[in-house]
Amino acid sequence: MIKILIVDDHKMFVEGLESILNKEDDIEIIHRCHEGKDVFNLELLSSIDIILMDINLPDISGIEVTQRILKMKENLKILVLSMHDEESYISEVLKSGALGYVLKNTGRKELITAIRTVAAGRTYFSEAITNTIMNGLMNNNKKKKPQEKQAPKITRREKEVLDLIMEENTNQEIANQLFISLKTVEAHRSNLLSKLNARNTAGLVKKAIELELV
Amino acid sequence: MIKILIVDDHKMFVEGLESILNKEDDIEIIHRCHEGKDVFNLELLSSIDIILMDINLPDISGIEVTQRILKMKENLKILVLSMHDEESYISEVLKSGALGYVLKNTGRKELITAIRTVAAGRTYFSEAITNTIMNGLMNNNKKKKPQEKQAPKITRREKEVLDLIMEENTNQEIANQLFISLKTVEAHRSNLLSKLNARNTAGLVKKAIELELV
DNA sequence: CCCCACACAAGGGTATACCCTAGGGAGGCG
DNA sequence: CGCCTCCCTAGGGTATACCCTTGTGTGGGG
Repeated sequence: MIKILIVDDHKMFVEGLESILNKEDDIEIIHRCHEGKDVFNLELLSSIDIILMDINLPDISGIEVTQRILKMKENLKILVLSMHDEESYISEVLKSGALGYVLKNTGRKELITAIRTVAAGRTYFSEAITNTIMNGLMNNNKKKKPQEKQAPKITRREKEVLDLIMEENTNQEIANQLFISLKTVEAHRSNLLSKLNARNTAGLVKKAIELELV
Repeated sequence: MIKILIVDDHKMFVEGLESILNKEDDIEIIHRCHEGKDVFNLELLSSIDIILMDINLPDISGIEVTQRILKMKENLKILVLSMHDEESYISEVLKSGALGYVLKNTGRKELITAIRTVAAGRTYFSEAITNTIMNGLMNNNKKKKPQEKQAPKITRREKEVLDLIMEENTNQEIANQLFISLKTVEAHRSNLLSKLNARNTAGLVKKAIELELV
């Protein structure tokens, strides 16, 4: 028997869920919560297998509730129900430790499949959700390339000096390693500052990391 | 009519594909290549809708071929066929610009669905593939949290100084903004250096970014 | 062929960062 | 209360980074 807690502030939605799930022999709804904070007050937690969790709760976000609950009871399974098919939402849910994410407009049959899958300890995501994530990944990776063009042109010698600066060497140490004068190193460093629009070493290192010049 | 180029070095596999796809009225195989470099020699590219691309080619990797081809002809659709259900592979394919990724052990029906989907300009990924990616994301995000514990304890004042250092302020400017002596700022800065095991500003900024203290 | 642009090299001078040392005040503990 | 610890504060002195300027060699274009 799969024992369920429903967390959602829309009573009508909760009642609809109940009537759907009550028809299944292997599923039992133990309790309902309408606010995030109610979840933590329950000793019921120990008698529950799965939480069906809404994200938009009146007090705390369902994502935060998920994170905090999993710290208390690690083996609890959480299936997120959400209206939002947006990458940022889904990404946060994945981080939170929930085992599944299904949209509220999915059908009865898929919901029950999702519940049984998550109850077995495996993950379940609606097809729309996986598409969103995959597309997000593809776009992210496409956007990263043009970034590199922003980087100003740096000469061979300046690159060598920059690398040694990043390794926390002083100008004198760099001079010794490159067999040039301290003053020359300072000149290269100065050129790097102006090319990267930095005022000092702090800005230099920050920009170098941002522009992936290291 | 969907016009196809197959790129794969296993002849038997290619012939199998042909016999499967020839049964479909709307699919036509125009050409086959057994090495990555052959693809670039073809003027045929202009008469093709989709490439079915193997990853493990004898000369160049299918991922690199994909990237280079898309620079030549952006609207070409590429569907990757692979034996590997590993996150690193899939992630690289997503970056390369391919529209789909299916495992070679998927059935005839699904393959044809994938081809038609990609031909229409949409993306298609096998269920096993999406599961791998989703699980990978969840694990990555779980692993990131313990990282933060490595960060040494920094006091309130030190954090303020650090932030202002990251904004390229000098010690004197920081002193003015915090209404304390130049010498005090230098002391905080010095403590930051030893707490983060840095020798100078360069190391300080680098460690601060690594440890996400900003 | 000469000139211009630019990478590389280096000096003088000043501003800034870094090291060592040290006192006052707040919070935890026997 | 007295003790310890830790944070914030600050000074003197030295090392280092930064600014401005100059000179030399090399490669591309009129």
